[in-house]
Amino acid sequence: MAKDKKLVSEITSMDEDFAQWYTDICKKAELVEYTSVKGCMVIRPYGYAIWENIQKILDAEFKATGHENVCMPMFIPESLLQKEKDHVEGFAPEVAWVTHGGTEKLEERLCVRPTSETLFCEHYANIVHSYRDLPKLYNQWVSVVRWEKTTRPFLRSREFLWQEGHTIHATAEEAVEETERMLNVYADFCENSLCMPVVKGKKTESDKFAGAVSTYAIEALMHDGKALQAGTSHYFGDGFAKAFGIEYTDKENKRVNPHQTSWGMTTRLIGAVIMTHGDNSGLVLPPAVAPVQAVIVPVAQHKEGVLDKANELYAQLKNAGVRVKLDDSENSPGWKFAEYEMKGMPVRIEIGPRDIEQNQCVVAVRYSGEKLTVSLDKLVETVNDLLENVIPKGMFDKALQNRTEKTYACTNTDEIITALNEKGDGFVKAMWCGEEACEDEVKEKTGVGSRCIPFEQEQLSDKCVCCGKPAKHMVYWGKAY
RNA sequence: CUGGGUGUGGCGCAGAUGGUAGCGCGCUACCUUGGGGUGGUAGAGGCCGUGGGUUCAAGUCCCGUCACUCAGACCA
Repeated sequence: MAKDKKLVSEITSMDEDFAQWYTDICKKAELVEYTSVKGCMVIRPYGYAIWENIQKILDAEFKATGHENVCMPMFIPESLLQKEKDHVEGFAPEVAWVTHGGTEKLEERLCVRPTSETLFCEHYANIVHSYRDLPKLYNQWVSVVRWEKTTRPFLRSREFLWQEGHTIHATAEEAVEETERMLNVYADFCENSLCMPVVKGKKTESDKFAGAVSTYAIEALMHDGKALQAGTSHYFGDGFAKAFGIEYTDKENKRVNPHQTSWGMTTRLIGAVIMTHGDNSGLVLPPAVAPVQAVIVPVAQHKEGVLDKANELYAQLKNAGVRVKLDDSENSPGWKFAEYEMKGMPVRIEIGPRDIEQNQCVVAVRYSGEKLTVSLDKLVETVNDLLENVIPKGMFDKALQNRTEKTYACTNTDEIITALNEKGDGFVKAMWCGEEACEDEVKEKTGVGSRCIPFEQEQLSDKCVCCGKPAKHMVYWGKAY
């Protein structure tokens, strides 16, 4: 990255200070603004438009897999939250409480939902009575609140937007299948729409969701070598059903507990996009979620015919379904170039008198910095090909290459320490015996924690990286956001 | 939560030893501008995060508090 020409002076270079670079992008690309409440941010129109695109794609996928949207209340009575022991223990330290209504103290305090399992369970207990009522495949798009200590825009805020799917099934097999199906929906979305490679796997016992039988996750590697959990999918078995008294009558007229799942993705994905694709000129957005996919910058726009031609191109691209913007403001072309690079727009089209004479224009590709000269007759075709094929593939490959370069296979803890010291933070692949004590010891000695047990296993050795006893799994380890 | 740093026009900063605020960018108007933040002229805009204290006098000193930030611990 160091060789990248830095065209915008307003942001800190990512090599110099990655954390500051990240914050600069959030502010300068007009994605967020702080408020006077710690950890609560304004998601500005440009940032929110990215989220809306994420929602649009994911929601369509949820519907296509048979899910319905619902909306639960924001408040959970304390007694309801406490019904499942592990769940309340996991979340209690970070919930916000409502204690008063107006000036009256409440009989029972209410927590602001940190997640809605308990609300869904209460509801399912009311509406599920027969095997004919199953399954229920519900999802909701809401915000939740977790009183985090350390906050960062998108990555960890006290209130954040997300979707949470909650499903309930007659059999364990069906529920397990659902858990896997949704993990795959997430992984496909990340790889195809966000151009971000992910590792699919299972969380270790110590790292799973509070109250779950098993938790699955997709893990991505950011540019600075830190891991980011991009989505999770949980299998609950019938534990919640038992705690909340959800029962139905099966075909044999027996009363049984159903099996449940939940799965979620959050505005953290925007942070993932920033840290996966961004560079020293600013944000780089995948075409699928970019609010503006192509921006037209007229050059010498006061000259005869330039704006007419620019408008013509605008109309052509718009008709072809491209999210296109024409900037005919008084700012200089150079100012516009820098501005739209900062905002990560995938394609920029420059059109000036010289181009018009030759029936061509210049097309600049954000992620690679390439500039192409394109005939005006082929502009729509070229832009579509860039947005749909060339750019997504190029961005994915670039991110994958970065991840590959920062993934180290190790067979003992000294190797881990050496690899991290010499090559910087990254994913460590290493064998594990399955004991929590070793998991803790690896973290203590090397600084990397277990991220997941990937579905795609490799036999790096037959011994645990820590204790040397027979290994059960290969695990991805890393420092996490 | 622990430890460090920071809060002064919209943004970025300067304001030894206390004396009542200054610069660059941006903004407004006009002019200029052909391909990487074009150049010029004139103008508007801040009581210094917030609450208290010391003092004749506080952006400057003291205490509290809130927010931002970095490192750690924690985090479905």
